Amino acid sequence: MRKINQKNFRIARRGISREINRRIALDLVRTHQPISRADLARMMNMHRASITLLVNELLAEGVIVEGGTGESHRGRKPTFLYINAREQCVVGVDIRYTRTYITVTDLLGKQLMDIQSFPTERDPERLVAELGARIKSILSDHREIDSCAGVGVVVPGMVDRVTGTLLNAPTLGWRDVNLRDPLYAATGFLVHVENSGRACALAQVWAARGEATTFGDVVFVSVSDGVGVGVVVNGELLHGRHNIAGEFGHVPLNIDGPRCSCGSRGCWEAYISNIATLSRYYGRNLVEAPLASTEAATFDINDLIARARVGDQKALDALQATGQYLGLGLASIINSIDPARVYISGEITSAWELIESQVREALASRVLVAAAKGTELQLVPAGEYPRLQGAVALVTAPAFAAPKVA
Amino acid sequence: MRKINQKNFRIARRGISREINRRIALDLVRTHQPISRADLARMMNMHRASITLLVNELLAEGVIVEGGTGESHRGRKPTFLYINAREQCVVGVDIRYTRTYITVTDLLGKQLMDIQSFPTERDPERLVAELGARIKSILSDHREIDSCAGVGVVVPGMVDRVTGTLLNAPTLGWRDVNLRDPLYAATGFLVHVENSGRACALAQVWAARGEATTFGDVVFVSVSDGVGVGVVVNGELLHGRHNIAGEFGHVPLNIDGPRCSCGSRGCWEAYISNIATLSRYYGRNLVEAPLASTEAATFDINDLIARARVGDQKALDALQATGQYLGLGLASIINSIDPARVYISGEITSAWELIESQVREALASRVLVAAAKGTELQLVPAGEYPRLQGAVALVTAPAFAAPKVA
DNA sequence: ACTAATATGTTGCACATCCTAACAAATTCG
DNA sequence: CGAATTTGTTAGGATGTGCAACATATTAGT
Repeated sequence: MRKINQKNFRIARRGISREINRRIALDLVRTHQPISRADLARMMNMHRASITLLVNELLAEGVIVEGGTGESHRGRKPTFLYINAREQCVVGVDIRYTRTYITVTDLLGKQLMDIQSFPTERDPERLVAELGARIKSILSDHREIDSCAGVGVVVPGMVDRVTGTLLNAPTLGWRDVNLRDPLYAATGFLVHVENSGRACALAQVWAARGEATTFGDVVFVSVSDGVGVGVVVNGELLHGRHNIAGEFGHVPLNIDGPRCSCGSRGCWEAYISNIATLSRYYGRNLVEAPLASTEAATFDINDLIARARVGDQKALDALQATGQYLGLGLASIINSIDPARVYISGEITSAWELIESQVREALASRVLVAAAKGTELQLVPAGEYPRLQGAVALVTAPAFAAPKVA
Repeated sequence: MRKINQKNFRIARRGISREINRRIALDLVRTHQPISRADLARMMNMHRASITLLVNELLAEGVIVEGGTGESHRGRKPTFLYINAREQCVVGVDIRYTRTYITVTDLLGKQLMDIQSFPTERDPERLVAELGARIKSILSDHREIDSCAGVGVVVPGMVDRVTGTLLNAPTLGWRDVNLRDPLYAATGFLVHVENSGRACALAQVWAARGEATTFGDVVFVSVSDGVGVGVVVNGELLHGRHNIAGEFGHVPLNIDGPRCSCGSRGCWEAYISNIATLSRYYGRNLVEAPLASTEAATFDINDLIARARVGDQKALDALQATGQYLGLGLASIINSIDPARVYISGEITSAWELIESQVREALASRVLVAAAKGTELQLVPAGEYPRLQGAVALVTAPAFAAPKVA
């Protein structure tokens, strides 16, 4: 039961039925392709006649294409339909502290070439300039690509997605940097900017895997230098009034706990970020007293995990403590959002077998009802490039989204 | 941008346009009545012709009625339209630890008679029997009431709203009590059951005040023996996979903090509930070591507030500490949900002027961005009976909600 | 090889709704 | 008393779904 937003509603015009059914059909084709008109009609509980008209319109527009014919035991063979994903590409950009990554995919998110990366320029203007130049150069190197549907950019910070501005990225040290306009000026493509945690959540919801039909509220937790979280409720990303919705990284485990990079004390992030785990290993808070840069460059969270694996008890203890705090924070997410599934990414997921029991136990200890203890935790390995997937989803998803109505 | 739920979508049939526009029109009449067809047409950006047809249909169904004529400086005077709220009543029930309250309103939530209350029977079956009998008796005493649109019941606990079952209410000590079926059997009316915190949030969102058009995500926080929270996102109540969404009362301020009634440690509730405030005054945790019932009956939170007002420094300290912790928890709500507004109800709101600065200061200390420090906090006085309003909204709101589409 | 059965995809007409423009009704102002 | 103005209605066109009949393509059985 949804309240109608009286300041921003949309009347049902003549074409609204078509628009609704068109989106449903498109999303079904996307996730079930190859699929025939008859199958679509069955899934949508409509007559084949209506589907024919709808599909022929989509074919005429070039949004979908007909492929070969399928098999059937009796009767006429179905002709398959596919999303026309080849004619346009999508550029995904992931700006991180050390490096910036670029990928190019088709409209379904299928990677079209190797992922490029380069060191992140500290000056935002120079970075944007370099980014624009690289995108143009990549696309002109690949003449087979006709046109580009848009550029999705994810950043580790707060974003005003309406203006495409990065409001504040503590790790990068950037404030109020408009990314959209200069990138649009440089490339001529539509630019979408989003926080990386949120974009990751978006990508998981829109993934066209077999399980794509699994629905429900989901949360994405990314654990690295900071903790990024994206929340999807009713199939929609949560942004909030001030663009800080989903900042569970700064919900406290203990208001008197260790100093966090945000300036506060005892945030979840201060317990589970890679820096927090390293701090535990070193026995001092690296947020307050950072390592010398030479030392930091030679020993990171992956090294710590490697040591834990070869019997360094101190390293293992540090990791397992992180696992425990991870579970406690997840319990807060479950008690407040109660999602059907939580995705977890970050370096420590590679050490999951070392920390899983700690995570589960801590989670179970604070979750309100027994049933919620079993909330599905799904790891997202770094090799899937969840942030780049998110960047791409920013561009591809809108075409398949439910139309805004009422 | 909303993902279509492929397991539960709704195709646009012929009548969908009408249904959408009908709901919009009804909700506009509800919040703007009296209103003319011409005004409706302007608000909805539709032609008067279409509105006439739509309105005449609603008139024929008896959902709305025509009233007198309005004023205009020039031209034909408009004829006013109203929601036909008089022909059916709604029963709202609030089951609390000590007493159970019953109200009867019209379809717009206008109270039709005095609120009744009676001590809450400890045995759920007996309570439901008494409740059913009382509702029948009230309605038969008021012969002027034709029919009843339904009964809304709010309870301090977890609810499965699909089956109308109270899953677990710690304060009442009830588990797996089906309220809907026996109440339906006793009264013959439709019965809706919901958690009281959530229902309160619902009521605020659907309130037909002048500010009804203010939209955005809102959170309702009810502070009494426990802490109940309701979250509305995109105009829709958050329930979650296991019916525990919004349980911010059990998100910790300190995982090593005082024992909470839920069995865990350091929950927000363990810092700000009335029992927590009293515990602070008594200098011991009343959750672990309750007061003798005679003592508890003679000194409650209102007495503590009264003492604080007349200069009892210990009482004032206890209250202001609660204010501080209230603010810290609100910061977590803002950092995770980032609502446009937070409603606060409960006894301590009557001492707001004593604690406001503590609340605001603590909130500001942990909120991630400066702008969010100003998140609107709106007090809901007990005299507005927010829980009964919520119970009533369970019945009245669905008729005005956006139709499910796609 | 022919027919029956069956599944896919198409055509045409009925029905519902919005869209537009013209019209009727009611009121004010000069 | 007529022009201007606003409200509310009527009628026909445009665009969509709903349904039934039909054309098309394929398999199984005789």
